[in-house]
Amino acid sequence: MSAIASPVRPAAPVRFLARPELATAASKPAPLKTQCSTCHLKDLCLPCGLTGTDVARLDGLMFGRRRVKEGQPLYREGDKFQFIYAVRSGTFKSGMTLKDGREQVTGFQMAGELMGLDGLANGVHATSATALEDAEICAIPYAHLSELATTSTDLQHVISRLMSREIVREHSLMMLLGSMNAEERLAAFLLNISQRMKARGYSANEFHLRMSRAEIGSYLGMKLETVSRTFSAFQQQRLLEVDKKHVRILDLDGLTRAFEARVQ
Amino acid sequence: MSAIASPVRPAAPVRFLARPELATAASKPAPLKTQCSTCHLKDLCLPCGLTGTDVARLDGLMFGRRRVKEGQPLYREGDKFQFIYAVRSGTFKSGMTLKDGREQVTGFQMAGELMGLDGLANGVHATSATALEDAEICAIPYAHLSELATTSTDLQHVISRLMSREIVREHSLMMLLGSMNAEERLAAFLLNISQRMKARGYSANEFHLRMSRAEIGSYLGMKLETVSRTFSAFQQQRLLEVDKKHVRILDLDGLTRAFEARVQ
DNA sequence: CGATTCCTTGAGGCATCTCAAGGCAAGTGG
DNA sequence: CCACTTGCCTTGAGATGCCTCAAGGAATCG
Repeated sequence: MSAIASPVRPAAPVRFLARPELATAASKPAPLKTQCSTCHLKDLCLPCGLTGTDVARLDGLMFGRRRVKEGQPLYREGDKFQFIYAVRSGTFKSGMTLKDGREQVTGFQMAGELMGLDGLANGVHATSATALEDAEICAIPYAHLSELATTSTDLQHVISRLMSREIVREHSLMMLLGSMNAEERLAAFLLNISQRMKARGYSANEFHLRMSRAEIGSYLGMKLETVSRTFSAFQQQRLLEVDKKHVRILDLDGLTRAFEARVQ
Repeated sequence: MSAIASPVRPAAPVRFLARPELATAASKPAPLKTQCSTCHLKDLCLPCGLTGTDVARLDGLMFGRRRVKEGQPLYREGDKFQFIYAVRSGTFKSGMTLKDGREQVTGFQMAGELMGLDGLANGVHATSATALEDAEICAIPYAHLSELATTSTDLQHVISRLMSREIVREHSLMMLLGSMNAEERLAAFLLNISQRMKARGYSANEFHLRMSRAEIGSYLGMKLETVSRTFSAFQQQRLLEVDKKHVRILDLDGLTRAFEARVQ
C-alpha cells in the first residue's frame, strides 16, 4: 500500500547495471536467445509499431528466453528490477500479497503482453507475477533496452506508450472496482478476455479460463462464491454456457448490454 | 472502459507535432514562462533526481504557465494529448465520466505532481482533470520533452520512472478498492493526504480537504453518505476531529492501525 | 432573505459476504 | 483398480455492511 499511504517522495535516481547477467536465480534452464524480427507475436508485443530498422536493433539485444512452470513465480514483490518480461506463451497473473496473506490480483497477462513495468519506479518490483499454466517468456534487460532507446526516438515512444497503456488499463479497472456491480464486473472481464483471445487468433466465443474463481474474484473485487453465482446467473440468462473453466459465450450482445448497463 | 473491454490492440504509432503551439483553447491568459531551476517545487516535481545540466536543459523548454479557476477543467477525456501538466499550486482531481453521468475519480493531484501521462497511450487523454480550487500549472509540451530526452539518458529514466510510479500508485488503489472496507479506505486516504501535505511543508496532522465528500467517495468506491458516516465514526473513536473539510488527526497511530488492520 | 450546495444523520433494503455442506475431477498410495 | 485425499467449484441460508431514500441543518451567494 505504499503509494496510498506514502508521500510521492521522489526516489533516488535508479542506477542500472551496465551488464546485468541474464541468468538469475529464477532462470535455471539455459536461456535460449530470441529475435523479435522472426517472432510471430511481433505485432502484439514490444516491437509493434516499429520500423524494420528498429526491430533489427531489438534483435541485437538477444533477449533471454525462459520457461516458467505452472504455479511458479517469474518474479516477486521486492525483487530487484532488471528485466521487463514479454509473454511468449501461457498466461500469468500479477498482483500483490498482503502480510496477512490475502492476495490482490492486479492483472492477467497473455501472449505478447508485457509484465514488470512497475519495477522501474523504485528499482524493485511492486508486484509478483506467477504462471497460471506452463509458460514461456522473453526477459528483456531494461538497462540494454533503455540504452538502445537513446538511439531511437521511435523506440522511446513505443516504450512510453506501453507504460501509458498500462496506466489507462488500470484506470479502467478502477472504474470497474469503484462503480460496478457483480454482473457488470464479470461481464466486463469476460468481454475483455474474449477480445484478447480474438486478437490472438483464438475464438472470441469459446475459451478456457486459466485462472481460478478465487483469482477472478480477487481481480474483480469480489468473493469466489459471488463469482460462481454470477457465472450461474449468466448461464440462467442464456448469456453463457459454463463448465468449470470452459466458457462459451452464447449472447455477446446480451453480455455487452450487461456490461454497458451502467458504463455505456 | 476501453481497456477492460478492449483487446490490447496496438495503436498506430502516435505522431507528435514538431511544434505544438503553447496557447490552446484552454489557456486564455498570456502564458508566463517558467524555469525549473529556480522553482521551489523542483525536488518534488519533474526535475527531481536530475543534475544541474539536465535541469538547465529543461529550462530551455520554457514551459507555459497557466491559471485554472476552481471548477474549471484543465483537459478533458478525448482531448488531444500535447502536454504533460505539473501542478504549481492548488489541487486537482482527475477521473473519467461515464455516459450515464457518473464520475469515477482516479486521483487527486497536489503541488509538484504530474497529470496527463495517460494521454500518451492513444494520443488522447483518457481522463479529465479539474481544478478543486484556483490553481496554477506548468504545461510541458510532450513533443519537446521527448525530443530533449533523446539527448539525456537521465531525463529518459526520470520520465519512465514517473510513469512507473503512476502504475504503482494505481496498483495500490486497486488493492484498496478490491479488498478494504470503508474505514480502511478512508484511513488510507487520510494517511496518504497527510504524508503528501507533510512532504510539502504543511502540517501532517491538520489540513483542509479540497474535495467534497462525493469526490472522496468516488475515489474510494463508496457513497458520500458512507464517507460522512465514516468520518463521524473516526471522530467518535477519537482518531480525528472533523469540521466539514477541516481535518485534525488526533491519533495517527490509531488511524494507521485502522488502515493496517488488514493491510499490515 | 431565498436559493443553492454540501454535509450529516436516520431508517430500511439489498447486494454481497460468511459460513457450511456437498459434488466432481484429478492425483496418490495401497 | 479402488479407497482416499486434495483442490476447486457450486449452492444454500443467514448475517451484515453499505446503499438508497429522505429529512434537516449550516454555510455561501446573489
